[in-house]
Amino acid sequence: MPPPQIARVALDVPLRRFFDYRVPEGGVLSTDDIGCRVRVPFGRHRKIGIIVDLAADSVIPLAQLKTFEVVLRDLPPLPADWLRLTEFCADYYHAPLGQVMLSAVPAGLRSLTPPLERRHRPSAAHPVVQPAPDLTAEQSAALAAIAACGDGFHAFLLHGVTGSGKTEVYLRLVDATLAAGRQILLLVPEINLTPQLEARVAARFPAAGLVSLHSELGEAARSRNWRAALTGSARIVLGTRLAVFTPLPELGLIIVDEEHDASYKQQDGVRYSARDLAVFRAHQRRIAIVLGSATPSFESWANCAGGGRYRLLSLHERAIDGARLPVVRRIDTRVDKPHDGLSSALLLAIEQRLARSEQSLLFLNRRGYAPVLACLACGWISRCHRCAANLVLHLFDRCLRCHHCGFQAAVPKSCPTCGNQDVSAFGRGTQRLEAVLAERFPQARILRVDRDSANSRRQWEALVAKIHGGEADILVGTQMLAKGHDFPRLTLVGVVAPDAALFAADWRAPERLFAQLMQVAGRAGRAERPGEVLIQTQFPDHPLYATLACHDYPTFAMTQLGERQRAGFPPYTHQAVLRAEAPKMADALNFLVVARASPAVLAHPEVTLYDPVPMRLSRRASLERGQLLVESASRRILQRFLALWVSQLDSVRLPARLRWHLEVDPGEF
DNA sequence: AGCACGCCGACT
DNA sequence: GTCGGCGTGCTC
Repeated sequence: MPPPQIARVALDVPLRRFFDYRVPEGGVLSTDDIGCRVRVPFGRHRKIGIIVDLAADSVIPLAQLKTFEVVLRDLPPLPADWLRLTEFCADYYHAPLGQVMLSAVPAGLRSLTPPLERRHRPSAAHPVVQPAPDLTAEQSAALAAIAACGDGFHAFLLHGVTGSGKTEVYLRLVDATLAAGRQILLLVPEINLTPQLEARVAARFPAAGLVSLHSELGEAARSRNWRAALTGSARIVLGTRLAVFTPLPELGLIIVDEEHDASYKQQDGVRYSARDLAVFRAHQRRIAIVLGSATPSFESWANCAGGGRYRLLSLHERAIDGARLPVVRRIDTRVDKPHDGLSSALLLAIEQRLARSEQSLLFLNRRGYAPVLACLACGWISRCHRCAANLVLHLFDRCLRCHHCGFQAAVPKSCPTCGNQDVSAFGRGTQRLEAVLAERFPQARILRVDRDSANSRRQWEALVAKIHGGEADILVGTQMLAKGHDFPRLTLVGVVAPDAALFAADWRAPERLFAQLMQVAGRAGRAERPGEVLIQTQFPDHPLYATLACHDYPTFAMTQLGERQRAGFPPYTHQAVLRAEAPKMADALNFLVVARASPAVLAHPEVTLYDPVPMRLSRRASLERGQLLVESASRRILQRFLALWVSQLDSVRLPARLRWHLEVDPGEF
């Protein structure tokens, strides 16, 4: 007599356990069903889960087990390596496995009422295969180095400045992988550039059934593309961080473009790093992974150091014929004092561009008109009631807006506390810079590009079309404009006010500033028109600007990594952060104090726990937030500690409306 | 996380 | 007298 069969099911609930179900009358389960979705009764509702195992018995008395309704076999079962990937993710980030698994599946495939998937109709029109351009010597060398490594797990860090042709290296690798009959996963940051790259890859490999996976895709399309990857009909998957979980039975290559980009890190729910999971995945599948960037993360850079896990490949020169790196000049604003934020040198440079019908880009990473409105008579400033932050003045729609919780209010005509008429705007954002430029250059066509002016994909594309069509002379933008778009007439980049990041409390700020400036500098100049970058700074001799001026990322990275090593910062130590939020700060901090006194802490003297402190943005959307930093020189020991700690925290009684979560490798980008 | 049950304040 | 607040406990 065969043993009674029980299906062990992962469900989307924040509980660190599976749920056992009996096989319905007359039903049969086989190991082939592991990885299948299953519909089960749960509480007073029904849910879609994933069968992770079969069992002969359960810790729950058999009579108490419910019976599952139906195994969904419309999809091939999720492969074993996919289950292992989600398991690794759950272990490493200490998240409930059921939540990881179900959140890795498109909503349409875990819905009780799935959306109608229409068949994908490839358009009969772009069958003209785009020919491959010739390779530069550096590109060939990089490809040869990768090819020489042969099969198996190999991680490469492809360091190449903007325009050095990283993409062409990717495409050649894709080509070789397709020829070997394997699938490719190509990850890109969450930016408006995905369609461009998608078009380029599709034009090059029209027969590869390229599919994309990103959050802007509708549910039905997402399910359809995911299904195509799982069944193998799609040979190339191009997507943002969520695509790292795409099941790819014949995966042969992973590429992570702009690997330093912060958008690879999931910021809520399960806080994973898609880049790090991609490396795990390549290791698991014993395949090659290529991480590409002009300004690699320090974690990756350090991984290339002697005997490290990654191999460094460099592209130093721009691949486009004759193109040179832009000239970077620092404007000492102690000498050339800016008026309304603009130094005379920058104004002159803009004038020259206007005279030559070339475009200028002014980079200011602060949207709005001014960061705060204040009353000079009584000292009132525009603060958000719900957050520990100021309300930003937006003049074009005359409102005060909180950039953290979305609160907005009309601009008061007079001071709300003393009635004084003289309330004034302090500081400068993109809107104000736009207004100043309009006054200074009345003949120029000025275009502002930030999250307010390019909120939707449609708005963004309209702005890009205007810029390409030469309908703009001066662009004012936040980092939105910094990323990867080629504007052939753009020859000047002005960096308006970057200094704050040099001395920010966040010790990772310099790294981000360097990457941002490198990226925005890459917008300037093309083959026949050399570019120029002007940086307005009070600290022209600061090493960050000095290394940037010679496009010398390696020196910058070496210096910064040296400092971090001496200070005992990541990547030379490993961190996790426990965060708690509650209506009252005392509750949030008290939970962290209790957590700090947990037995797991005593059992792990090699792990350092700092004091619970309010977060830098201590209140957001009416919730007070505190955090507790945990650190260890050993990743293994840290992980062992976290596993025990989290299991103990799970049984802590929580006061009303207190939420906590753990973040492993916090903000490591 | 949902969603029940369960015990104390302001309303028809 | 009830509607409803959220405290507590459970989900195979």
